[in-house]
Amino acid sequence: MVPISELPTLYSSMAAVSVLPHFTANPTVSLLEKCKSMSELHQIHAHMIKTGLVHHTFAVSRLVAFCSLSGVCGGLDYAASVFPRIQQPNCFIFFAMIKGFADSASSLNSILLYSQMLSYLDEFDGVQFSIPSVLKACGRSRAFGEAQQVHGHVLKTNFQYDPFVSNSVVRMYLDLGEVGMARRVFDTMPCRDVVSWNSMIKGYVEAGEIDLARALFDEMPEKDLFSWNTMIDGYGKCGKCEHAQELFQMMKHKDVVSWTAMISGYVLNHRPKEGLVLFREMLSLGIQPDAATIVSVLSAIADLGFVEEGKWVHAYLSTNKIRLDSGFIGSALIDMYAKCGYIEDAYRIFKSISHRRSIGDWNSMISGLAIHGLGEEALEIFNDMERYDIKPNEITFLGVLSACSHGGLVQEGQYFFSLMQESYKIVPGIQHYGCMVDLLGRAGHLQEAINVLQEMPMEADVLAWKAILSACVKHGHVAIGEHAALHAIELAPEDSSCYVLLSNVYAKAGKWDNVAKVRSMMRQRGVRKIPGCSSVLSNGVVHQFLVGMEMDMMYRGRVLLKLEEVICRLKLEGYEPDLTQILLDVEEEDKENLLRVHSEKIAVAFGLINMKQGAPIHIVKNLRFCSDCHSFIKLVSMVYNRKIIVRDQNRFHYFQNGSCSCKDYW
DNA sequence: CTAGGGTTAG
Repeated sequence: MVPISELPTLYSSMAAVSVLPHFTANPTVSLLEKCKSMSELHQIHAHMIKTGLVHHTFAVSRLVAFCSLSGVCGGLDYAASVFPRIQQPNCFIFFAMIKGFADSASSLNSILLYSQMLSYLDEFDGVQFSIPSVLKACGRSRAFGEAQQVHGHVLKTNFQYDPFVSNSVVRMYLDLGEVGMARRVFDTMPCRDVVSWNSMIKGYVEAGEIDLARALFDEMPEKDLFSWNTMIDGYGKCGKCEHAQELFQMMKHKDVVSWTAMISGYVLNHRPKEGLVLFREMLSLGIQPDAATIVSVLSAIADLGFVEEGKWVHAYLSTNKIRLDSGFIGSALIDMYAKCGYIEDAYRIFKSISHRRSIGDWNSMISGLAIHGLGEEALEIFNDMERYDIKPNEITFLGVLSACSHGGLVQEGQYFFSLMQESYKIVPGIQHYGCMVDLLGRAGHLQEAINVLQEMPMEADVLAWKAILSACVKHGHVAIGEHAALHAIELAPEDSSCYVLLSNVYAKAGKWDNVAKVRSMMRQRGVRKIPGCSSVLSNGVVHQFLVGMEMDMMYRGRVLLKLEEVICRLKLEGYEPDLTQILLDVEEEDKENLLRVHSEKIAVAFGLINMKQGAPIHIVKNLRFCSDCHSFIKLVSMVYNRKIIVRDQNRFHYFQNGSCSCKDYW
């Protein structure tokens, strides 16, 4: 291979062949298309230098494009070293470099190169291909000033009539967090199309403005006549009628992407039910969901634990020939079954895609086992990964650490935490430290947990402090608990669970005065406890039980009657209600009676009435279990001889014969 | 050759 340093000499001696005809270039260029690694590329490059093909603009543009855009390791650096030696770079070569940099860690280079290109090229034709990348670079590197300059340039050159360019301007302002600016561009852009609408919807979703997103979604037109007219006008003025034609084709109503953006918007904003409602509406209108839609839908189902819906979607996949190894379908399906409590089905899916598993499939499986408390099994899957030489990523380790945490595998957790850094060179993020704090705290190694928290290279977040706080509840440390609560409340004054945990710490230590203080503090600040809510699936229908909910009197009467019966029977078996838990409730006094009855107890009573003997009762709860309900359900599982499976905020609990799969370790 | 939607995370 010819060293790069010799290139300039070769250039001058080969100058005569710089006008090679196109057909000569083809064999080598087609070799470039098939090129898979840098070493193959070096050979092709050497060949091009030997034959003088490097002076062929088209050929060298393919070379640069391959290096900068294929994502091959070291490719961009190589492209950057070749680029300055190209005597007459055209707009395609500039484009390849600009896009390559925009997607890299050094996206500012993209902006620099763009300005160089403008002064280098004689005309603007072809420049527009690079603008989307520059705009992306501005957004990514949070370069607001540069962003406005490029935007200004777009307006001056009339590239705003190019839909790719204008849509990228919208996207850029959204990336910069400037939703208002994005909306202004959106409202005034002459070539607004379905992509513009979809970007804007996603922008609102990311800003947490889900209702504004929905408003826009509902407004989406058949065809945007205003845009159409302005666009004809614009393109007419520059005589580009064929562009106008092309655009007309693109101007359709809501497409599958719009629906997916909206559905995923609900899921991301923790409103999975509305996501599912929209999905059903989409189906009823005869619009075909694709893999991306299904992934979001599965995520909504997983959140809700609606396994029946999940099974339906699973069946839909096979009838519509959507492959389990396409995109994130496999991991979403595994995750859905796991989060619905069907870990065996999750494993079956995982097994069935053994030939082409993506990293996400492995990660979903490991995290799935983790929330079922199957720590050993999760670690076995991780071993398989290593055996098959599959490189775990940072999310894999979150799953592994969480598996250790839920399984009480302290030493293993510490081992994997260092393995991750030493063998896999993964720099632990705040969530990894959070896992370690949780792992150590839960196991009662409170001082070590605090050490991790204090020595981590970033500021501790609410979750880390809450992990300490829950450890203090579990192991009864008032002083540390107060300290942790102080930090947690400072970081998230609106988060009721911080106050509730603190109140828990006091209650456990019998400090009722302080419990009352926490309660009044919450009242003063207007922080309301999230009401407990449990759902049970029976005969394909989801029944929700909310503390203080309005239930049909008859219905409620029947369920509450059953609950009374259960409590009586359990008391004969030695059940004593844990009164410390009741004092946690900080709702208004007049609801006190309802509050005595936690939603999971009602759900159990309902299940005992409605589910056939022998059928397990599946319950999904929105909050963490309280210890009274936990011991209550353990007893029910024995006295009534029932399998009861409860998913709380963190994990699954399998109750059978008086004990729980979490071994009281949660 | 350029723009829009997607999973796994204490």
